[in-house]
Amino acid sequence: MSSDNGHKSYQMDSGARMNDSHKHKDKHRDKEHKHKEHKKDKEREKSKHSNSDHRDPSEKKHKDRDREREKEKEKEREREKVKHKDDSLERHRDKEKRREEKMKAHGADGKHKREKENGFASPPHIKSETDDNGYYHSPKHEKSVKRQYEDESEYKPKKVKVENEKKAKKRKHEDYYEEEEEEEDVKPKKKTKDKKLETAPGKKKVKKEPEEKWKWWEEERATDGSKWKFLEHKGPVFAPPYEPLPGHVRFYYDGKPFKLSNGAEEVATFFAKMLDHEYTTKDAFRKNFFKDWKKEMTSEEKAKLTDLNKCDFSEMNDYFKAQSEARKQMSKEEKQKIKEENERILEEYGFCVMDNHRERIGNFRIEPPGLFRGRGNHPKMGMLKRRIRPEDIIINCSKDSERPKPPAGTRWKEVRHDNKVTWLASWTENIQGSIKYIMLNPSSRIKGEKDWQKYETARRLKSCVDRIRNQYREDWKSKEMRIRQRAVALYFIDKLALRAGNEKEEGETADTVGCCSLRVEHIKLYPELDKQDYVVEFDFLGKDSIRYYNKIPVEKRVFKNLQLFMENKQPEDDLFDRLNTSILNKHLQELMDGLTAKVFRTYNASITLQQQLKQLTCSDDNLPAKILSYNRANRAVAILCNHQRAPPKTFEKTMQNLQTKIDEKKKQLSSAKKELKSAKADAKTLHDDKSRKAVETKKKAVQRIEEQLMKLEVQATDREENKQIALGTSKLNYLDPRISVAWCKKYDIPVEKIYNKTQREKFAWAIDMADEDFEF
DNA sequence: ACCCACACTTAGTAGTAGAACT
DNA sequence: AGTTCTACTACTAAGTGTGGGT
Repeated sequence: MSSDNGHKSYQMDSGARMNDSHKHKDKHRDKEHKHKEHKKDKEREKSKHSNSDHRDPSEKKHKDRDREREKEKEKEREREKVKHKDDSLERHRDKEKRREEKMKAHGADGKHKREKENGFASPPHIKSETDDNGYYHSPKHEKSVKRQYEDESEYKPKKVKVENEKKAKKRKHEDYYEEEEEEEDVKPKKKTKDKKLETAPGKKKVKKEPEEKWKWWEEERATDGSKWKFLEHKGPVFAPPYEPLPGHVRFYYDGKPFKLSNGAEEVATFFAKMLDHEYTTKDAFRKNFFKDWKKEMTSEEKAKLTDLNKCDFSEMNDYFKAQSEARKQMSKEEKQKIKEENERILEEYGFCVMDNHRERIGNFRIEPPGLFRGRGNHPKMGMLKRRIRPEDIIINCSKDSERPKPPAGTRWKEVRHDNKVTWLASWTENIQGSIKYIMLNPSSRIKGEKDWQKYETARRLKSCVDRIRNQYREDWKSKEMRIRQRAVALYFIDKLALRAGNEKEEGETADTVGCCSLRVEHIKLYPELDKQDYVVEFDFLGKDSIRYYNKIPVEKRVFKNLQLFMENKQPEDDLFDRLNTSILNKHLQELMDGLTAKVFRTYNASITLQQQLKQLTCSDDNLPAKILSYNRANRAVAILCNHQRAPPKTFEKTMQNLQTKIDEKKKQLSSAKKELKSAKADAKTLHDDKSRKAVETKKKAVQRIEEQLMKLEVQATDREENKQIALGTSKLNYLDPRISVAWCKKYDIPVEKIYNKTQREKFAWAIDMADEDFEF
């Protein structure tokens, strides 16, 4: 069962481990005591044994896809180049930046301008802290910080919103209209407009995106913990009901056709659709599937169908393939029709009205039933994910809104009005028992504010990261084991951008770890390796069962501490047995308001981007070269954060095609050059205008071709370097978009080159507010 | 101190719409 | 005009972190 995520060894280990897993915890406890008592002695001793290899040396044969192997190398190389440099640089610069940053925060960034633009001289009073500066604090604590802002003098009256709320009901969709015209001046006009709109008959729903987007970032944020005041929506879209198979498509049991009841047939089709996937051959998958399938069978079926291996779904599988083929072959008109229908649904269900604005919903369709496929070696793979009915759904909306109607003949599980949360609907999923939500799109105010806030927190970390680093270095020497562990873990989180590593329930999910949950088996210590001292080799499966493999030299103290932590432990014991994420986060909270482990990832990612951009961009480069630099900077971050992807299936081919094009271009270039030469010769002999002109033309042609060639080559490089690195995740979640926007502005690069449409929508706030001087 | 429920962010990928190519 | 290629988007799993209860 493992092949997908590679790592046989891991899986076996974990399997073996599972049985006595709980014991470990107890063991740990015992150990902890010991550790405490002996720690001093140990410190002395520890230096002796460095790597206590309890592990089977073969362990690291990862059968991972080559991706990983290649990746490792690449990663190592890159890391060396990028990361380490960064580290040192970073630290120096941080100090300076810290100062600068403060200043900046106070007004250099354009936010202020904006605010002014909308023309509100605001009443200085109230919450001065409201962020004019566009700076958010988490409601709880950040006030002090943010408060530094000078311009409390202007901000907008928030009441506007409030007052509009009532109208909102009526108006609902009209809100966006107004925005088109008015955009910046928010409030006053609204009223007038509203009126107009109201009188206007009927549907104004024209599908638009408001040309003028609402600039929520110029408005004040609620401070009372409420996420909205008004919320109205149409409820989710349910999965289409099951359509029984046509009579000629049969299921066979033990070689003979077998007519399945409707319920059993539906579940069978889920399996049939996946036949091509390797995981349908895995034991766990088959076992889980069969067990759940039986639950849907009638008693006769249950009695007869006793062996999954005798089940033949191939005819069903063929049928579905044919269907999808047919779908592809549909005529234009048919496709058009479907498209229109989808748009209609989107218009109707894809938006909600939240506080006077029509906002896009992220996922308004309920997840259809099917077979669960977790990532990596998931113990629950193959289980039936059941169909969600209206009776399972909790609706959240405001009291004064028109509540969504459940489909005819059904009812919601509950309708509540909780404005302390952002979701519109939720249900409990049956595989893990977790709650799923329907929430807004990233372009929405509610997501955007949070995102912005996240980066502000990371920027605050920037200003105290030196202090924190000094502190954890000190803590490496602590007398207390728990403090040392905390300090070493934090060092990893900071230096390597590891995730926090919450504990997980064993047997419920794939066996993956983060920093705090690392086990002894996940690291190896080398007092010396490849000429470097104190090297730690990490090898573990992280989120999504993506392998993290890295060898890095660490400081001697860290190394010694690790030896200490590993003493007397089994491979499957926790490395940091006296630490967990809540202890760590509690500590971080004391170091800085709002600081948690994940902030380090955000901070290190963003600061790395900023540095790399500075370092790699040449103002003389042409556009493609600059973009290559950007992508490289982005790549440095993706490598740091270990964002991988499976190499695209067509990768080789694509590269080949590109190469062909390059070769052609080269030929073209040389012949163009030849022509130029002869044209020059002609011009020399002839001395006439015509030949001179010809020379000019040829010259231009050569230039053009050179440029094209260059562009192709850059593209090829970029692609090659990106083979198994995913840039999207960091771009979307870790890199302060203002850094990118500032870079674009500085080098006069259209943002479209960096962000596609969706991304521009998500980062509208940053695009609007960052100027070229923005400094993270 | 721990546990659990909950809310929300972060993650990779399958499938497809539409661009690019022939 | 059909085919191929690619960039997106939709989807949903898998994390993080908080807070309340015991």
